[in-house]
Amino acid sequence: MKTSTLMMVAERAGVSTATVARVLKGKGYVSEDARSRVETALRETRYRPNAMARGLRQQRSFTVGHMLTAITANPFFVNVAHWAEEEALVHGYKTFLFNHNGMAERERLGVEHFIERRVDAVLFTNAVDPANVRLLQAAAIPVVQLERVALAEAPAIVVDNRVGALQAMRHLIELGHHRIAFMGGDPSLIAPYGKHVPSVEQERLGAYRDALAAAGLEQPEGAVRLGRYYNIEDGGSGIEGYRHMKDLLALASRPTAIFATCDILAAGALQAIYEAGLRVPDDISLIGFDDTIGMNLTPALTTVAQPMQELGRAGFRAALAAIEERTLDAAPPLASRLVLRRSTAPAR
Amino acid sequence: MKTSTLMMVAERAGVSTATVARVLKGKGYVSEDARSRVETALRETRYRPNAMARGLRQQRSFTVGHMLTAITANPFFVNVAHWAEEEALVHGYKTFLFNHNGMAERERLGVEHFIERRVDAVLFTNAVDPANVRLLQAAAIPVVQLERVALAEAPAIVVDNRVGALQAMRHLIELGHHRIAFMGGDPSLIAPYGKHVPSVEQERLGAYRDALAAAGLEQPEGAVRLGRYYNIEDGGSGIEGYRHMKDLLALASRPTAIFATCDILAAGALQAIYEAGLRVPDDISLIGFDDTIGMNLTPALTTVAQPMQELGRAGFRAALAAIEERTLDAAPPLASRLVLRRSTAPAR
DNA sequence: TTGTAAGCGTTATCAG
DNA sequence: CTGATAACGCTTACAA
Repeated sequence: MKTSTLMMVAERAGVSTATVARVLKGKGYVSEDARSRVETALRETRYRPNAMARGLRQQRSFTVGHMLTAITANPFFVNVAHWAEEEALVHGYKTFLFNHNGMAERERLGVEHFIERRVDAVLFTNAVDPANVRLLQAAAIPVVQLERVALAEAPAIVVDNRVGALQAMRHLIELGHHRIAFMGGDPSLIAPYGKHVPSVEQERLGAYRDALAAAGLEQPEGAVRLGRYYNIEDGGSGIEGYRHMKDLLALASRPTAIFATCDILAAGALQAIYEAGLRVPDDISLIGFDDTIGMNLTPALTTVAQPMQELGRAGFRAALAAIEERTLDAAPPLASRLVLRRSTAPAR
Repeated sequence: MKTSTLMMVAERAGVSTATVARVLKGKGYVSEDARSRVETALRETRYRPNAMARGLRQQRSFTVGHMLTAITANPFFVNVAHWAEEEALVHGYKTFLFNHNGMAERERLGVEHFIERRVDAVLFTNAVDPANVRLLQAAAIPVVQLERVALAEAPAIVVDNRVGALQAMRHLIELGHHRIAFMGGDPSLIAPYGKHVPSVEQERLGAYRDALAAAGLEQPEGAVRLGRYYNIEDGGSGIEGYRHMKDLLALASRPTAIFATCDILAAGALQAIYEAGLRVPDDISLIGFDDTIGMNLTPALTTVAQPMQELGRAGFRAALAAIEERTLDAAPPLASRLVLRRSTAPAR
């Protein structure tokens, strides 16, 4: 049985479509008699409004597109997407996900899909190419960037990576660690666009250096390892962290603590340490970033949590504001924060 | 600048909408002259077809809904969804995700969303309530169940859990393990619907028992731990596996190998083992299931991989066949297979 | 080779 | 209080 139309409901109830529409929206005058007839007709036909017809008529789809970077490689994106969707649902919207896997052409394809579907706004949890963001703006579709900004001119909800990173470093320092290594994203590699804003990578690395300096500690030679967080193609394997850690372990004077600015990096580091027959946190302390797979690692990882829920929710709300043409005052960055688990201990 | 319409393009090119439509679809006769004028008009106006209008007219949305169980708790779902989407894209479709988190009412809500959006078909990567599947059937929307079947009357693409599980067990037995424990889903708990079909849990547990029997081995007392795989609410924490493992470690004669039928369970087990000061695989061998987070655990987990890519792809293809009213011969179950990594070693 | 026009299922305006 | 009716943007007979 195909889904029925407003017209069919109207006929069955012996009224016009306008009357059915009135009871559906609960506004406008309808006699008790008509109302009840319509209501039973609605039930009997199992009427479900046709979102395409409605969208066409109202010139909005009640859908927002959400462009993601690496849904299979890093759970971070799934989480942000999940919470954005949750918030969207509350407001009667649905989200449409699209994964670009770090490829600009792919992102372009997604953007065109979004335009064709006439989404009411688009969330980018990481745009790769600012040109794609502009494409949307040219089509008069509001855009909100989450976590990272690719196009400085477009609104964004970002995270204060510095607070959490500083907490992490202070924690390590308080535990008495003097030789602390860093592994993370290479600022020059990861943020080719939007150099104007301090990038996520700059914030994290900066916090590491500043905390060290504030404590009068040296940055151990060869202890800052920069690169990518993971390869999207291999499904987020941690191999990068594994390699960094191998090198770190081979250092003349081995670090006693590591600050890895991604849980996936930390996962690889953990494997290298284990292979070397060392124990975390007994021999080496380790802190991650994001709070994604950290809780499932061995030992459970102390990590800097990103506010994924707030990112998603605030992201959608910002999009909604834009859709409704309300101006939203630029929100301050959301805080990151240290989550203590079992991968850190006093230096020996 | 709002997106332009076919009408606007037609006017600009000095032709009718029908002609524009003809060049757009590349079929029907159009003079070279008209064609080139249309093409430039198309470019100049940055025309993008309106999917809602098209859908309304054609009575199909080129969208399929994909109902997921626990996108944030278990990467399995993300992967299946990803590949289904990938296949969909190839055929000009998009997928619409919806996460029910194990709650029937939530799933119901999602189904109604799908109906309103007039998706052309729905994939269930795990339906909770067969009634919701029926709702779609009543609306004449084709349905395909992936991995698990909640409604025996609806088509499904399933996995042969037995092959992989047997491989895993044989591997352990060949390594000389005699006391092998099992932790996994409770058949009575997890498949309240569709008892007619052998459930995933029955297959896995059955393979464990059969392999033991075939090798003339005993099922060690207290060594079969049944329950849930994880709690969706805590984001897939592995705590269940942790608890199982604690108990297993307290057994009078401790198992030398564990077959955990979910990587998340295995993650928790790994933590308990580590805490006890034991090493994997030196002291205890461990095999997981799914091949999701296994590669990121320490040590990298030997696990039975589910064919997530094929599940997603074949799932979409089955849906497409149903949409196009082609009858598809019931496909045989997809195979699971053992992936060797570093968590198994000879018994000592 | 091209144009006209009738829908698809809603919403919204405007008379009655 | 209620009912016609005109869009929304596209596809597709059918005419010309």
